[in-house]
Amino acid sequence: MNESAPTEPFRPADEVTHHMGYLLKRAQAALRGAMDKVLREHGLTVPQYATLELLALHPGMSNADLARATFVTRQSGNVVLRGLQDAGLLTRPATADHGRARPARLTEEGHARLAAVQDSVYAIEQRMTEAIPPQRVAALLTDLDRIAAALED
Amino acid sequence: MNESAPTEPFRPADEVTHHMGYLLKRAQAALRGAMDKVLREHGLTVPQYATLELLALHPGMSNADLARATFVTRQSGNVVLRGLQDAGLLTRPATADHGRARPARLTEEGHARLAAVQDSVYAIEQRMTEAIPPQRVAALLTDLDRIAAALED
DNA sequence: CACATGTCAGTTCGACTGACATTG
DNA sequence: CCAATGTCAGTCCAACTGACATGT
Repeated sequence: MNESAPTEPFRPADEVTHHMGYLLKRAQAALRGAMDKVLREHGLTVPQYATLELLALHPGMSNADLARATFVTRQSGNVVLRGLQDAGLLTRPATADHGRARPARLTEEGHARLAAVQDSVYAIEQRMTEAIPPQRVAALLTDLDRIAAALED
Repeated sequence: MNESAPTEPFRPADEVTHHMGYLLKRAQAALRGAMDKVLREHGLTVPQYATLELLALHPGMSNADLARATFVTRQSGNVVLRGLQDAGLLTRPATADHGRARPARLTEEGHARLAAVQDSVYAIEQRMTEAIPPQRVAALLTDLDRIAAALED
């Protein structure tokens, strides 16, 4: 703003900041920023980390599976998968034995890289959980789930 | 997954889907998708809409103000601002009379475009709010605010 | 000077649509 | 045939860092 002092940065009015959409965006932006900061020290992006985490828990997921789980298109998922493949963190068979799906699996290095960042990432999750009253954590998770469900056609 | 039937798509395990980070991402992705769908019919992106909304409430915000309010860098904010300027939805004086800040203001067309999409966007907000128990709405907003605060250094 | 701002330059990653081949 | 998948091609918006000029 032109007349507000630089030391007192501009704050949007309540009409903006009390909207669910705004708060969701703000929380997500903060989470993304915190994760970016931690992950970049290990040469990973957030989508890459998410993919590693999923593959560690579910070896053999296909590109389409991963895309759905990370809420992007197959095409976008493929970009992430290629990055990880080029970095040697996962492998996929050259040919599919069953359908067209080529199951992805973490390499030794993939597991190692994931293990190297997990503590830091879990610490972020911890900071979020500790920021809200313990008795409301479960309700919050439920509500977030319902919000997502309500918006997904 | 290779062995799961196509009609029963892959679902990540609870270890993934019960994490706050995952649910936050999912809810935000769903919101983004719903807004994209509505806004694209009017030729607007989500960051563009957010900027219009802020300017309608706070005429004269500078690029730096807007960037902070939308959680991006000045440089990214500038891209959005230029898009809107090129589309004739807002104006900025060629020269700053006070500092370097050039206050942005919506044009007639900017107000009109915003008005044209507001009903649809507010309907999305409505769907989110109605998806959760009324007595927990306030707590949810508070919790989201605390999460963001906890992650912002 | 310090600091906030605007802006240019360049890069990058990931998001999209469209199209097409392949497999079951 | 149809549905799901993988992938090529192209586009695009917006995110970043780095650098620098300018104005208070």
